[in-house]
Amino acid sequence: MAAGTTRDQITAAADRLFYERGFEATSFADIAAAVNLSRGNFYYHFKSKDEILAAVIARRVETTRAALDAWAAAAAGPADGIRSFIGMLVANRAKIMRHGCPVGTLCAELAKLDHAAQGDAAAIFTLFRTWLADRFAALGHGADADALALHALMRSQGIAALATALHDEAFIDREVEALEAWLDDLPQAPARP
Amino acid sequence: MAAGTTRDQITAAADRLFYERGFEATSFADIAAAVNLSRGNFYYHFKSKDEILAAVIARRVETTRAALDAWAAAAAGPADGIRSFIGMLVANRAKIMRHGCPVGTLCAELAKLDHAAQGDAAAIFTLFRTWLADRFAALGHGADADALALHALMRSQGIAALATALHDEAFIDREVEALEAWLDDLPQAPARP
DNA sequence: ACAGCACTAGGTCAATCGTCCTAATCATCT
DNA sequence: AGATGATTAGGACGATTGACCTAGTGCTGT
Repeated sequence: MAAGTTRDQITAAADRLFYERGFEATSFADIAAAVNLSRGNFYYHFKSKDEILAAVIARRVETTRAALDAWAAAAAGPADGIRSFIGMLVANRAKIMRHGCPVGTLCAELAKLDHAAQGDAAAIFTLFRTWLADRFAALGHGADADALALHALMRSQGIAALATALHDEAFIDREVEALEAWLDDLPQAPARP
Repeated sequence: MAAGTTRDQITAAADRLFYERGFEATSFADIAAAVNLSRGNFYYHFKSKDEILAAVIARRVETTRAALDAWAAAAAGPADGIRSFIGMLVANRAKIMRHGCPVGTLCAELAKLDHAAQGDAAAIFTLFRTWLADRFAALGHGADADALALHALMRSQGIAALATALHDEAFIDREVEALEAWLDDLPQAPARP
């Protein structure tokens, strides 16, 4: 129906279903139904389910990189970029309350399955981590930049996890506000020349 | 092998396996092997897998309540009790790095499965929430007690989630320290008489 | 018109899933 | 010893899983 090759359509559908239902709970039949394909010939495009997972992770890496680039381009400054990251929680709150954070829940599932791709999934976190750390460094927190990045990442994960369990929209708003306040109230460091 | 009725042994084994591998990924055969029972006669003790899940959740509610009572009894004051909660992250960090938080990951999985028991699982969070809120209230934060409780809960979830993905023990230590500092540096409110 | 290739439908395969049943075993009490 | 009820072993069930295969369809350039 949409544009893109069949392989891309399969990857996109699998991406959505892995997020909404989980990796193991999504079967070939589910993906096939989503793209109106017979389940049998998936092996022409992917020779195993793990290969579909790898394609989905690669797709998410790409999507994440694109989002980070767009935020960086649109941001008035480093702090504004970080605020775009935080804003993700508000923009996607409906989905987050139902299915959690796509990255966090996938990493958690793959960790339980002891899956070989768990490191690849965690690499998406690294994308956010270094991107955030760059911005904290630009704000003058060179020594703490990585720790601050992980702190922001950790709070976004906590907000998503608890929002999924509690189904509480006001909780998200309150904690997002607190996270923005934390960013604004960071002990000032000497700005870069 | 251990004490307790067969039903309790099954529940305990399922509890451990649901935590380590996940609910859906754990089969009757897995549980049967763990308690040295034939898989067939589970239906004498539980008439469905959902019933085992309900028993596991009830067991975790019980365990949680007992832990909270113990912490309350051992604590020198409200703040000391909250510190026991935070200490859980350090005490269980090895397991957390491999399987995440038992409550958070179960809630996330049940949310994706759209399982009827997701509310029951989330009730364990409520146990922590009200217990923490009581202590924040005793510290004089009557109006914000619930919000503070959720904030502490959210950070514990974020730490667990990211620790699972990153497998970084130093990260846990650093964030636990930051969480304790947050607790100590809370704006002082007038103490209760 | 024809050959060649990209792609698909539909079915088979063994394995495993949760569920269910029955015959045997165990412990306890009369 | 014999009867009774609780507990278990072991298998069978239909459905579904990921994996695999082959016979095709439809488009391409010649």
